[in-house]
Formats: sequence, structure tokens, C-alpha cells
Amino acid sequence: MPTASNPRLEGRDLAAWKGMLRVHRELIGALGAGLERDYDLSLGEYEVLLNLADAPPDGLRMSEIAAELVVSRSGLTRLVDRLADRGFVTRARCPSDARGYFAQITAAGAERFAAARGAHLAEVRRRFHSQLDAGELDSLARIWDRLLAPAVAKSPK
Amino acid sequence: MPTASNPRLEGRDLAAWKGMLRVHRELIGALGAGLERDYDLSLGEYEVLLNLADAPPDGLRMSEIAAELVVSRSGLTRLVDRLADRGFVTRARCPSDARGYFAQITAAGAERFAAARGAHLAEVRRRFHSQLDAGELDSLARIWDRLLAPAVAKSPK
DNA sequence: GTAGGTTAGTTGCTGATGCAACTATATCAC
DNA sequence: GTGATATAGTTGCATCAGCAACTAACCTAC
Repeated sequence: MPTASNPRLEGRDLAAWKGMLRVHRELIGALGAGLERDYDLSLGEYEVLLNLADAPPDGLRMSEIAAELVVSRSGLTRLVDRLADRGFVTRARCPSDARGYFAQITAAGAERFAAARGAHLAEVRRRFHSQLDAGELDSLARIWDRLLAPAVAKSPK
Repeated sequence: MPTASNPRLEGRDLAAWKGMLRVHRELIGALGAGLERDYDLSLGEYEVLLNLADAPPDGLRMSEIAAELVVSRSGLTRLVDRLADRGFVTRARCPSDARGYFAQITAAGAERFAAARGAHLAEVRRRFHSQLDAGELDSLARIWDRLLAPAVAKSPK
């Protein structure tokens, strides 16, 4: 029972929190390493390609992708730079807003992504989904939903 | 229903997985920013101090801390370097193994950590625990436990 | 139509992280 | 004991990410 003088996390509170940090790091580490090793893609690059592969043919605005990946705009600029240098995406000016760009996946990008997707998702399923039952997956979905809902309820400044 | 030709994640599988990635990034981002802003500690530095504050007086071996934080040994070396430069930890040779060091928290480190802990945990509770009920926290604890158990069952080489 | 403020995206810079290589020590086989 | 191998920790290097500052374009008020 936490108090002002003993704010420590304990028992299930501790396990629920610390477990997420640990599981996330281990899974991300392992999945990223596999993707890098077998397909020469970082997890960030994979996620950009994933979003673009499912996007309308015009592609997606830079900011949309940044928001989806939860990375800074500058981070996304360089992520897309790297993908563009390798010929996996291209940028197209946005006709309705001259400040903006669409990022679009290229044939080469789609091909690389298609190659990586199967193995990556198999690994995600092996390490994550296959360890859990349907009820647990439902719980998780509900929990994430709950935690994301108040995402805008920022800390009091 | 995923198949070899359609490996896509859908429905609750997608929500359970993607939600973790998103929640983790948002929480870590917000919590790290708060800690940095108010106490000039990165999350990694906070976690090192947390582990040392709860450790026996001799401190902890570098490798133990690295394993606990799930960071590389080189990453931990520099994390401890930074904390040592600021006077928050010291290194002591390990008497029983001349290759090793103990990292120990100093009075200044303990003081800084004590100052940060309350606010940080309040924020963790506000953003995480307080959004969930007891059953959900139990579910999470069980889920992380399940996912960490086979941590050593590495991908087939 | 123009001034003020806002938004999209990029760039300079700095800090953090991991891998691979290295040093020093420990351990095991014999 | 001695040589081969493994482990603890650090360092060089390259990569990656964010913040703050910048440019260009948009938008609103008047």
C-alpha cells in the first residue's frame, strides 16, 4: 500500500509495470535484430514500409507517418531519407499543400517489405501471440485501448 | 485467419501487439521527459539508481545491472560513467574477481533518487495503474510472466 | 493584400546505444 | 602448472534519435 513516504511499486503493480518494460525491450531487441540480419531493415524502416504498403497509392504525409510511428518529425525525415536513398520510397509534393510531401513506397520497397513481412510476423507470433490465449489477447487489447484513450490528458503543466 | 500468403495481423491480435508498442513509446516518452525536466535524470539513469538503492551496500556488479536493465554492457559502462561523473555512483573493485566492479550509489545519488522517485512513481500510477483495475493488473502480470518465461527459448539459428 | 501567427518539413547539433575489438583476469583440460 | 577458452568490463566507431532553429507555405483578420 503505497504512501507518500513509501511510493514503491510492489506485488502485482510492480509486475504489471516492470514486465511491460522488460518484455518490450526483449521483444524489440530480438525482432529488430532478426529483421536487420535477414532483411537489412531496422524496425523503424519496417514500420514505415508497413504503413506505406497499406496506404492509398498517393502514399502518406510525412506527419501522418510520424504520428503513427510515434517518432519525432525530424526522426521521420531521416528514416525516410534512408529508405529513399535505398530506393524503397520516394517523396512526392503534396498538390493541395505545397509545404507537404507524400512518401510513397516503390516497387523495390514493396518487394523488400513483402519478403520481410512473413518472417517478421511469424517471429512476432512465435514470441508473443503463441504464448497467450484468446482471453489474454483480449485483455491486452482492452488494456491498451484504455491506456491510449486518455493519451491527450497530459500532465498538469 | 492468417496464412502463409496472408500473414497480416488482424483484430485482437493486431490490437494486442500494436497497442503494446504504442503505449510503451508514449509512456516512456512522457515519463522520460518528466524525469529529465524535473530531476535531470534519464530513465536509464533512474533505473540504475533504483537498482542500486535497493541493493546491498556493496552495490551490484556491472553485468548484473546490465542484465536487469536489458542494455548492452557497453551501454551500461557509459551510463555508469555519466552517473559517476556527476557523483551519483562510484565503482569499487570486486575483491573476489579482479575483472569485475561493483557500482555503488553515493549519498548524493541516493538523495537525487529519493527526490525523483516519488514524482516519477506518481506519474507512472497516474498514467498506467490508475487507468486499470485489479483484474487487469493481474492479467498483465500473468501475461508478462508467460512471455518472459521462455525468454531463453531463442529463435532457431 | 498584408501582417501575424501557425504548420510541414528539414537541418545542425548533441547525446545515447550497440557491435566489434581489445585488455585483463578467471577457469577448465590435461 | 600450462595452454586454450571464456568472461568482465571498457573503448572506438558508426548509427540513430530528439530538440531547437530554420525555411517555406498556409490561414486568418482586418
